[in-house]
Amino acid sequence: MNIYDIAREAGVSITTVSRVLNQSPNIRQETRQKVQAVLEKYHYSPSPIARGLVKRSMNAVGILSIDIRGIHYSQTAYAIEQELHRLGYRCQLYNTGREPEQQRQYLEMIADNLLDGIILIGSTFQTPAFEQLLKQYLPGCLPVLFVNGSFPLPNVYSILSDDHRGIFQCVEQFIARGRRHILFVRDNNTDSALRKERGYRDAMTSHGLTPLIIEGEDSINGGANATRRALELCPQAETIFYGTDRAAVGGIQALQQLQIPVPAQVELIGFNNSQLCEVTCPALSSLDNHLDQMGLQVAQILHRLLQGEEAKKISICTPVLAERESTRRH
Amino acid sequence: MNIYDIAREAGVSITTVSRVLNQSPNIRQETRQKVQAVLEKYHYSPSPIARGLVKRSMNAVGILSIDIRGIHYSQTAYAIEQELHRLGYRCQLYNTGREPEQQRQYLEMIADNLLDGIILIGSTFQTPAFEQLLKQYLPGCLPVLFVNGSFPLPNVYSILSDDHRGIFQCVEQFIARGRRHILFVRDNNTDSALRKERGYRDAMTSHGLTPLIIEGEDSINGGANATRRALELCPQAETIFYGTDRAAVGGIQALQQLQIPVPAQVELIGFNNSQLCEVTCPALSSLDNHLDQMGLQVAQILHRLLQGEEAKKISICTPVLAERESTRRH
DNA sequence: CTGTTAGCGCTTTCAT
DNA sequence: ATGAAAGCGCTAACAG
Repeated sequence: MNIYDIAREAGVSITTVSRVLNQSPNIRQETRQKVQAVLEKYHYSPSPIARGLVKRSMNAVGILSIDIRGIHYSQTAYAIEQELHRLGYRCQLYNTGREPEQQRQYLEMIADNLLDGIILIGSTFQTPAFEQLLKQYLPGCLPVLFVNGSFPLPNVYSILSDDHRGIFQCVEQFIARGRRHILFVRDNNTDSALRKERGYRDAMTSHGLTPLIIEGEDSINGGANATRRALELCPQAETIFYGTDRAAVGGIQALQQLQIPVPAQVELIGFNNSQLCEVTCPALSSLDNHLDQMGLQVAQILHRLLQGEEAKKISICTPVLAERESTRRH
Repeated sequence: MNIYDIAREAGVSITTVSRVLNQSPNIRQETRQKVQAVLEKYHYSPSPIARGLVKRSMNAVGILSIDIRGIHYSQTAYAIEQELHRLGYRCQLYNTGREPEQQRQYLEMIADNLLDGIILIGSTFQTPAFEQLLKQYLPGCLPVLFVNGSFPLPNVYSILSDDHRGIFQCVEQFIARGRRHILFVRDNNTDSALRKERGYRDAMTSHGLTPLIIEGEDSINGGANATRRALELCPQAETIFYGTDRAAVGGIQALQQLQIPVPAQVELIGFNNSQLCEVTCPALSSLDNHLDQMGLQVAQILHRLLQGEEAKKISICTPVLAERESTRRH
């Protein structure tokens, strides 16, 4: 069943059918209804492929993350899909992994002009290698929206969470509460991790306190190990910040094993305000970087760009403490 | 840059270019290399849309879940995407939500023939309403693969986890370990939840034990509340099974608050063997229903169907206990 | 307000 | 082994 069949059955030309399909205004009520009737009779819906061929667009956008199983990635992807669907786009999902070669393969596949735009989720993409791939594979000015990262390329737009400021302000909050022995467990070497670390460091030094940063990994075990080391280095620790919720979960487990009461003796603060925060016992306080809103925004910005409108190259939102039991002393 | 440009530059016809693009055998080495050179010179890759128009397929498959943020959904979706990508397909992601009207909207969008196949993740789709939608919207014989559910429709194929058997065998394991007071906290009213409950009930009665089933919800709070009720009803409880990891997490929290040692006094067992199991303290034992393998399989079966091969209408795998601290007594 | 016609970029007979 | 030409289903000038 194609547009010709409909046209024949309705006794009009295919152009007319196309017109009612696309809500063209220049059409007589009578004709429109006649066509509508046939359309509905056959539950006809036009081929997006044929339309795509002539419009040079499939209204499709690619969502890339290294691994959608990452809890905050899936949360962001969800928000993006919901909004993009509302706006009439289809979302393609790509889990690129961390390997440059695999990432290259994905970009090569994506470079075939099927997509109208691309959304990168996660600062893990912010590597020179990936920037190179982007330059190499992405046809001209296909818009790329980067959640939590940025590249100095003309077609790349960023939504950043101001991790530095978020941590800075939050550390200040705890200093105001009278804490002095505040530590920071940093995870990987992503750009985002560095910004967090600096936020912590700056807040501490600007209040005349000595920062203490412990190397860790973004994993439960990594967080647990780092926490144990932290307490050896600084047994008087009162408050520990972590670069991710996952690492903070490890922290809670480590403290529990050491029989150190949380939050009575040590308070913990994660980052991302993900589902994990409700899972731990006590529930984990965390810096909320508004993944839902970032997802929403990124979808809307992309939509605007695709409509030919302008958009800011960088949008920023500041994380805010979502407080739960792990920092609530009674 | 299109196939005509390449043809002109290489001094051949577009047919020839098409032939080297599609690895046709009937072509002279010399000609092929000449074309290859031009192809590479321009990093040309053919338009999948134009190809889709003539081939009547975009090599795209839709992945539907009610909400990708669900941890076991994202795990399954990940496995599916990885395998389908390897096989050369693109994956479209759809979060349909639970509302029938919203689900209808999604299916209406999907009904436009863009997809070669559809994968449903989660037994939550197994409702009469959704079956109706499938019948109504899905053009003829578009293959539908249903992970963890089934419909008696000619184009629907199922990958099921035999929840009944998994729970049955596991309950028997614990009976063999000497437990007598084994409870079951059931979550929603999905088909899957019912199968689990029956597995538990059958195992208990077949060993002359009295089943005790507590109503709960698939949420942390739901699991916690159900657990408190469970212990009121049966203070001697030794082992509690849950329909989902999420509910079991609530169980761990409730017991911790009640100061009941896990696993020393009460053992807990979740379902899905999801990431949540590592997050709790103690780590949660859980029935592993092999989401990765199910994802892999479902992708492969779909691929086979799309190649025109036959496939079993139902594939089944049995969950197996993944044991962690919450059931390891010392 | 409606129809004719020329593409969109590719695959695929059918000739040669 | 290669090419000419006819579509795939739709949109968009351009006429009328």
